[in-house]
Amino acid sequence: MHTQVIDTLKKNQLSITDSRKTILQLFMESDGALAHMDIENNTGEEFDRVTIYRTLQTFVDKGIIHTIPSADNAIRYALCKDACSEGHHHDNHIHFMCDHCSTTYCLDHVEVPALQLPGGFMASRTDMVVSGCCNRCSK
Amino acid sequence: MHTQVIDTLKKNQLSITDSRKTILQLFMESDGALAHMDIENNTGEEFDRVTIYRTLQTFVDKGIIHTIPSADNAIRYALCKDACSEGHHHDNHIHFMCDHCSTTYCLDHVEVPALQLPGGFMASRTDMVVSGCCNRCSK
DNA sequence: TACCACATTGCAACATAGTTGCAAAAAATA
DNA sequence: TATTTTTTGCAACTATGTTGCAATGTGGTA
Ligand SMILES: [Zn+2]
Ligand SMILES: [Zn+2]
Ligand SMILES: [Zn+2]
Ligand SMILES: [Zn+2]
Repeated sequence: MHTQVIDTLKKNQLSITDSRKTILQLFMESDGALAHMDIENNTGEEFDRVTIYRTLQTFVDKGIIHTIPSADNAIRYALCKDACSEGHHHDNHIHFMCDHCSTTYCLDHVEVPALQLPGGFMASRTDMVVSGCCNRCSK
Repeated sequence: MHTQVIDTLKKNQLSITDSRKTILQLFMESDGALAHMDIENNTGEEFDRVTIYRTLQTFVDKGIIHTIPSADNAIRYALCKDACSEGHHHDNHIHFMCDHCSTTYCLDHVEVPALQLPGGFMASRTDMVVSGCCNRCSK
């Protein structure tokens, strides 16, 4: 259980620290995306806010987690399941945010459709976020 | 020039105030989307921060402007060109944020593609935000 | 035009989200 | 274990957004 966490950290040439182990473990145990506040709530007083921000940024930089934009002013993060690496994310799936339970899902099997942009516009990244009612809340 | 601003406010049963006139005029003169800070910079000391927030919220509620989510923690707003009304937005176009000049465009002619969601997921809104290099910066 | 009812604004205070510099502590390395 | 390097915690700061309330402005009526 811990081995996968440590393997991932080592593979990305990150030193093994308590905060990185704990936060990465949290992501691996969670099925939805996590906001900074979710992590702060789940780890209690264990780590400083700043440490959590820096750990998340490190993970994003290394291609371990990716960000999910939102209109509610709280960036969410989720594990990269695709072959992301330092500086190169390839998370080409859509995200779903539930209006009721606020859970944010990576819909790994729903790809972001290709677009034909007007002349002169060059895409480097495409975010597609769907909101509505999730499969647990619609039951 | 002013008439269109006042017409829009009247059509939406909003009282005509300085802040509403000035801010709506700003949107009509601007080709890109505006963040709260852009408006504050453009109006100087004329209005309180809170008034700007409340004016933007009112315009969103009335279907005059729509929001554009982002990962940089600053919601942007743009005029609704489609037939939006109170409580019912139909802004079905994609948005483009330039990594260089930070301009955010409504690409009105590029529709958000329809999606097949997994069972149980029901969409109420879809946001598609593309980032990269815009037509002015790529020249 | 003057009055009144109601809506809007400004202010103060608060809440949440995120950043920076630096010294102390912990990991990696030798 | 000793040394080097990285990471952490703290304090202070910036940006973003909200709420309650008294003062002001707007729209309608006489
Ligand atoms: Zn749900
Ligand atoms: Zn994802
Ligand atoms: Zn738009
Ligand atoms: Zn540009």
